[in-house]
Amino acid sequence: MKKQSVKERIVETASDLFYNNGYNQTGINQIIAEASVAKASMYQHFRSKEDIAVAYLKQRHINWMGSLTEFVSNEKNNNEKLIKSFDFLQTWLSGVNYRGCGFQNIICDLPKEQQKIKDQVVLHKNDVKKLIHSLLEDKNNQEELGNELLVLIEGAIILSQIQKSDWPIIAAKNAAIKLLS
Amino acid sequence: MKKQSVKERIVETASDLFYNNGYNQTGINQIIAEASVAKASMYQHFRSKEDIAVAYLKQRHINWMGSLTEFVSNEKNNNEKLIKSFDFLQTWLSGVNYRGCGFQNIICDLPKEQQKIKDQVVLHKNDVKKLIHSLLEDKNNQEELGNELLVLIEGAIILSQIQKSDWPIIAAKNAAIKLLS
Amino acid sequence: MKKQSVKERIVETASDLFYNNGYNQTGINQIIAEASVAKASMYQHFRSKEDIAVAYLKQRHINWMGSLTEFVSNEKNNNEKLIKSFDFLQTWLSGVNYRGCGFQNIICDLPKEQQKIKDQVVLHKNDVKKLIHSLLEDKNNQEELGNELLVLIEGAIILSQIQKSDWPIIAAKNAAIKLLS
Amino acid sequence: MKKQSVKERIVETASDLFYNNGYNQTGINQIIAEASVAKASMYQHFRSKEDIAVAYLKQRHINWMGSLTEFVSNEKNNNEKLIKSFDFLQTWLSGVNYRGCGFQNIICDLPKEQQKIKDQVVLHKNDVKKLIHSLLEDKNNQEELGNELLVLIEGAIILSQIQKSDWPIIAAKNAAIKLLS
DNA sequence: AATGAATGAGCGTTCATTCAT
DNA sequence: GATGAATGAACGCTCATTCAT
Repeated sequence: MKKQSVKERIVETASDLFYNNGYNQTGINQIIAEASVAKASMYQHFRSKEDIAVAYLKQRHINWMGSLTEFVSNEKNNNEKLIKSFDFLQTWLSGVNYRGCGFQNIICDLPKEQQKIKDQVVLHKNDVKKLIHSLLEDKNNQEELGNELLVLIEGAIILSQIQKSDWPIIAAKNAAIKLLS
Repeated sequence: MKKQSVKERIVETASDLFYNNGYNQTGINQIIAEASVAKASMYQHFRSKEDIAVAYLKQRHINWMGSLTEFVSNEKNNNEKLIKSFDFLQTWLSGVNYRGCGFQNIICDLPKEQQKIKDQVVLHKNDVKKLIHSLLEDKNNQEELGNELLVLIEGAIILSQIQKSDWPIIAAKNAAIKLLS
Repeated sequence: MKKQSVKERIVETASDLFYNNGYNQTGINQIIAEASVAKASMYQHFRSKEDIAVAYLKQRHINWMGSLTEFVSNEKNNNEKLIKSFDFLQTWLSGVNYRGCGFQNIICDLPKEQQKIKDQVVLHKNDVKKLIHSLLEDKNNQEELGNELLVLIEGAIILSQIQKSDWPIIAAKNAAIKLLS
Repeated sequence: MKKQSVKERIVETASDLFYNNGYNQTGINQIIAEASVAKASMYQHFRSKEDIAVAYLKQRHINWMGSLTEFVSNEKNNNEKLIKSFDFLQTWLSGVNYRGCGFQNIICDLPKEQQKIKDQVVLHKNDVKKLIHSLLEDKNNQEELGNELLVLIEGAIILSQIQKSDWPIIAAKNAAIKLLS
């Protein structure tokens, strides 16, 4: 049980709240209370709430990419890794009560100025794009097919969030299988 | 140019703000200022901000379904109507600077209580589902195929919003064509 | 079942709310809603909320004096009527969960201007004073003794309200018996 | 003249307003304006208006009990202390234009929820009860007599408030003398 | 490095009353 | 005689941020 730094405690607490309750629904006071950190201490580590969100998204990006990569790592070839990716979505999202994607969720209702957050979201989605495309490197319609799979992934996430069900993820997987064959 | 009622002015103003700036970013004060309505007058017509959002979503549902239906009405058969639907997305979303779906956006960061809003979102998406499925009535894999198209639609909307580009819509259309053939 | 006039409905509804929930806790909107009366109709019958309170207090005065008089009417002599008055307090207050005196309650937290309400309260208490004093007409220390009984009555009411118990009423009765003998 | 803390300024200002103008008549805005404190500063020290009232009542309890105790401290025996207590009421209440008891006044018209305030009122009255009963410790009818005196005290306070006169206090004193002899 | 106190601006909501028909 | 619509003012409270120590 390693002792966490103040900064780590803030990011961890904020991450939990931002993801599960929403960025706008989470106040600075709630974060510092749950993290047991003084307000001014928090502002010593982060210039603004937006900066905490950036740290949250950066960490989330690393974790999420790692989880996905690990989840599909046992598959023999790229095709199966791609299909297994939809199983990852199902396992992940059903485990968080279909709370959806932290990156999608945060840009849907954001103060006009906070560009740094938007940048993190695009960075994340671009890395997902790179990953999917890399798994299609031997196809001749790599670009087109990759984009289609990306749309399926994002659609599965948001629609399962709305419907609180995994049928959109199953549908996405089915479509992916057809498109990949 | 017919004179609008106060209620209409409120809904119209709020709709514009909720959609373009976000539900949490839009305050009651801004709505009444832009609609030129006294605060208490507003609360004569709506019991809460949430209720305004419900009115906004109900109107948006009608408008959106109508626009889509009209957009594809000239197509000869259902298959072409379905494919044309993705052109609708492209026309619509490029015209609003890829602001995405008002229904998706509002549930991503919502106060925990406001269930009435969530209900409207689900109602909307269920009607979209019915519409898409009805255009597949003669297929033997209607259910499965319909769900796949719905995922593509939602994915195209949210990903074009993140990327501020229409490539996800084009990809979704391509995928739809393949799945429908 | 006689049909009530609008005015009667308003006073009856307001009386219930003013007494049980408090004057400040009762809004105009609640009154008209529960009385099923339009707001402007209400203001046709009463110029202000204060005027409704005045009507409430006038009616309450009549009812309360009547109830007390009737309650003690079977007693043979004035002394016993006076002592029976404390039984009246006990029956009345235990039946309203020790909500206290509507006249006491309304002056404790009143907007500075509303003098008409204060006047009604004083009128009521003066009539109670007259009644008690009249029951002591044959005593030579009528004035002094009457005032003492009045203090006991008011104290029994307010203290039973605070303590939510009838021990103050019993104590007042005991004291009254001693003073009267 | 020691410089007061913000918290002290708030309680002092609120106490003055709550007592003299009434709890419902006193708004948060008035308190912070007269105390020259920012609204958010106030909410740093108190979670709600109710909590300010609790602080007000706690302080008032201490002050009032102290004043009474001191006022009667020169009397030789308990009997005289008890009788002198009614002189205290007269001195006190005539000095505040018969504004009555802050504890009585605040429960007469209180929002349904605010139980913490009611608790303070009962605490206060229970301590008064203990004090009066303690001054009767050598009587064999201590309990009964004490309760009677308490009713006289409360009645004197509320009736002098309604009548804006000290005759109820004098009457209460007379009755007390009789009962004690 | 760490902190509790303080802040201006804004939140969503309700008040008693008046107006136009 | 009756009404729904409209209103300015105030309500209690929370926001993200900064200051003084």
